[in-house]
Amino acid sequence: MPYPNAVDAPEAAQCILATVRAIAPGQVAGYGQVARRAGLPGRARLVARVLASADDPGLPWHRVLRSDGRIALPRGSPAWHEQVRRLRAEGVQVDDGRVRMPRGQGTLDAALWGPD
DNA sequence: GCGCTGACGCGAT
DNA sequence: CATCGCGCCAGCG
Repeated sequence: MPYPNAVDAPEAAQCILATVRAIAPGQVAGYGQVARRAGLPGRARLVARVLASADDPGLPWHRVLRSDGRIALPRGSPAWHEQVRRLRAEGVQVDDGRVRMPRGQGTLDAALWGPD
């Protein structure tokens, strides 16, 4: 747990960004997962807000999905298409706005970073 | 200060 | 599976 439990500090955003950048290409993670890993359990919504306001062009925001593997953005929106495009470009199999889980691994949680 | 809204999550139906 | 409802947090009018 490299990060402190800062909730009301701009540092929280940094922890989140760092965590998102830590996601390897071709891999994906859930908002809640990112939040937990960033030391901010239960702050999935905060993660979403940080990504939405982040201006870093190199940020792999497209690798962050809902816990059920679905893209969080409004279906069909420009950003939605963009996310699908980027994911596919990394070899991630996306089917109708939802990421194909590798072999019935219930949700992202268990499939990728698993139970920390 | 108040209520609405949303790149969320989870259990119940 | 697809939906619904409710809890949760932060920004905005």
